[in-house]
Amino acid sequence: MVREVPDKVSLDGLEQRFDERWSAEGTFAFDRTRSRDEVYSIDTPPPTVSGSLHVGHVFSYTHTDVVARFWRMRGKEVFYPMGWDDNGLPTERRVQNYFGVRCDPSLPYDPDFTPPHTGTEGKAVKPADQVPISRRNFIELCERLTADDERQFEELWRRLGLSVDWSQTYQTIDATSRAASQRAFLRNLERGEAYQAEAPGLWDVTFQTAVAQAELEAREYPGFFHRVAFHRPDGTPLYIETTRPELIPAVVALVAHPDDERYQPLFGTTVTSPLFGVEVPVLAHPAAAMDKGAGIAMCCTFGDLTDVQWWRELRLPTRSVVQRDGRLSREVPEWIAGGPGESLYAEELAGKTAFSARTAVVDALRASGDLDGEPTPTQRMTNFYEKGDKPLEIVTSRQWYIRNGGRDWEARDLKSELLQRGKELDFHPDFMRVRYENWVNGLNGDWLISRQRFFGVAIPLWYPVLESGDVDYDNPIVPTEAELPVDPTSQAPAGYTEDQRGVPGGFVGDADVMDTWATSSLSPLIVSGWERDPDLFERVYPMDLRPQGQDIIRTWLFSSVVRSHLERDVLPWKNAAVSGWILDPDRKKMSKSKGNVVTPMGLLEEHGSDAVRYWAASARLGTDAAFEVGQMKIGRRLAIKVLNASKFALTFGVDPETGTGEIVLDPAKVIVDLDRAMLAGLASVVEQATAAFEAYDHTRALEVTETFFWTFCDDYLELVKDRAYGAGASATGVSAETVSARTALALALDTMLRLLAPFIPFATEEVWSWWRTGSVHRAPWPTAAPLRAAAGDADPVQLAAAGHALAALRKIKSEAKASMRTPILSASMAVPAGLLAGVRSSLDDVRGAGRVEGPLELVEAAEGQGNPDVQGGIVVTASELGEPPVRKPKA
RNA sequence: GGGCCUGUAGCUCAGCUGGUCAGAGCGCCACGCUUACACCGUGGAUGUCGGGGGUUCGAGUCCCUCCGGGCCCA
Repeated sequence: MVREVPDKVSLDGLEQRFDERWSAEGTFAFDRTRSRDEVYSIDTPPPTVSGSLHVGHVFSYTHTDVVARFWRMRGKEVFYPMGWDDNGLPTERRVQNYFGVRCDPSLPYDPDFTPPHTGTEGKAVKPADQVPISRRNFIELCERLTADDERQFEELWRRLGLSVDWSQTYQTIDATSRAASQRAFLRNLERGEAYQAEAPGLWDVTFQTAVAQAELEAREYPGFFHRVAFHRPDGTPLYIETTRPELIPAVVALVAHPDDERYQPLFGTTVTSPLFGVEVPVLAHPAAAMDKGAGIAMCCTFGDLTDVQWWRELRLPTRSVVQRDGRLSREVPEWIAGGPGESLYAEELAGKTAFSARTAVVDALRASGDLDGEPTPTQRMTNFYEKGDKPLEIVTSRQWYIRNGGRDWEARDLKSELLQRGKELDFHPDFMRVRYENWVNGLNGDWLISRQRFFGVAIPLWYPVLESGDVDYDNPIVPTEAELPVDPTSQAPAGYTEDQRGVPGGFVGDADVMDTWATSSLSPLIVSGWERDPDLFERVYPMDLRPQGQDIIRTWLFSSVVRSHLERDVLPWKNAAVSGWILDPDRKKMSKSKGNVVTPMGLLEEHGSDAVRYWAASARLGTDAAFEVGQMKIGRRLAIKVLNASKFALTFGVDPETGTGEIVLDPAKVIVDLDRAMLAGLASVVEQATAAFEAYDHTRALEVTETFFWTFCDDYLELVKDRAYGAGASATGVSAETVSARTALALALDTMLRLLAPFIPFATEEVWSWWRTGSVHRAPWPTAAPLRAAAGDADPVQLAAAGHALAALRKIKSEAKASMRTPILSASMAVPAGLLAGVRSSLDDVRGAGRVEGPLELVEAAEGQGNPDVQGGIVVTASELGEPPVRKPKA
């Protein structure tokens, strides 16, 4: 074993150098000849490309990489692909602005399309100026635009040192993903797990699309309580309170709690609505809140989800007035026509937004005397689409759903099955399972997957157009799996021609796309080569690990479990590792709007990748972490120390003539107690670090390793310095004690580099390259056995004892404000009984490191003498310092 | 309103099943250019473990309660 240690060590440039080498040598390439039990497969989160990566990404992706590197060294062949999530609204918006186009699925594909311009980033192109293009053209532009982002992302990940196999990448909008997504949907359909229904659902009026429960966000929204009189048959008023008086035309009942004595006499009677005079029943339902407002509520079709519940459970009629565009219907509804409110509706409400209609209704109520007092301001939690900024309306529409246990299904008890899957999944940390269970238990409907958007994976269906001209939604035309992916808006189904589109006897394509989660929920299947590469599939699926953020347990994690359970009747992975948030120093979640986001590449350039990784890796899974530059500096210090200490440890025994020398890794050569004690301590570190990693507790692995490493540098290295130098600087002709020290140093270094490799891959690889062959990242994870064999019966306490003794000698110099080089002419130390043997056995090393040139007397410390927390209780009772050596002029 | 997590030195955090658990690093103070490292080394100071109850021979560690932070769901 020959070494080539540079004269000057440095971290600079290691990232690029090793990224290139790892690529060239295929260090992280997946060996697909290995069988499933030899593989560790990871379902990496595909980052959204139409955005930028932030510190939080660096944080959580580092966690995954640390785990990946550990298992790779542990002997597993790691399947570690990377995906790009370029499917969804953010990309759609960017493509619109960048190319000045918009998607119009009714248009045919134009193979020669050239966008009007490119790169209007930053300033939005007015919708009127956007050129309409087909969905297929739109998707092509998306793929073109995101390719550039994907290159930048990959560059960052490479620089961070993610040990991804870069030949295994996918995009959530690429043909493979689209085909997989459509195939999975068709199979759901075939098994009765996907169905369409005409039902009231949450609707975003801005985006004009249905919204799923998982995409909801409740926000405080200002409004006013209006106290409004309904009228009993005898003319007496019955007051209700509402924040949405514009829905009075849509009222179908008044509802109070069954136990509410105030209203019990009225149950079963009817009242008439103000302004419109529509007769509605007064009904009882336990979902009514007795203590809120008047205690009796107006049930409209539909103001909120409670209205939907009442409507369904009390079997109320449907009187919708709010349309998909968020405006009241332009026609006077039949239940209002001919009544007292007809002209009010026709003149003041028809076609108005909910907001304008509200003003008009309130004015009218005030005029009619049905408004009691003035509206009082309130803040209430209102449902929003997470990407929208207007409150959601509830409208009735035909949508596609996938069963997810949120609604009863006669075929099977899906909710229980999915809860059971949650119990089978190993969550790290374990308490994250509760969030999964809470979500599953709280589901109130199946998974709405259709979206009235243009860009995304199309619902792969057509519908016959009957001779009457009506569309027969109940008998969709289904493509074969071989045809996938299809775009029903620009392709005709088999057996039809394009000119039959939309004509009686012909067909129409489903214009909707699927929710992005409908595709990303399949990521474990997509990356594993489901139905595309059966050979790969059987080697990697079900996968070992899903790393992800805690915010998307209800979406990505849950929906992935649903799909895998339905399609394969198995969990998609064995483990889920959930990372926490990055918080800024004010304990707030870091975000762009607060202006406290640091660019990841800037961080890596400033501190070095190992340093940033160290910071990230010091945070436990599931725990929020502070953005701490200080922690990165400590990481950098560790990386540099690894370089320097290694250089030092590898210098001993170098033949001054040739600059080379044999490095010995033969445990049998370790014969000195102190050396063996050090290896005994290291053996225990190996055991602890291994156990911690296996329990997905990488921070503990780092902590024990790092602690040992610093003690190794500060104490052991100092203690054995003189002995390791030996008589000369040659590998031959030295004492067995010198060989023992050199061998122990090499063994320890070899072990510690491996232990640290997952955390600081660049510095460790650099050192490895000085004296070993191959990559440290493909070296086997260390085991304790050989170290234990070398250590024999040595006790780590011997190293501690010698270290404490050295510290006690340093202390007298420090207190005398003398240089550490100052010789000690004589000294006397009181050593606690437990440490005495250890100090005695390493006395020569202690004397050398402490520069004790005269007698060093050891006596057993008396009871109570010394503080065990300070130098282990070792006290120097008497000492005489010499003159420090004359300073050598530095060359 | 319900659920989960969290509150330990100025800062960031360890403290696993209750008994050397009152710790580490940073920062701070003092000293030191020592043939690996000044992006360094050596030594030192620092806390009624959020508050209050309780269980126990004994509690950061278990229970109750209150207060403060974060997140999810109503």
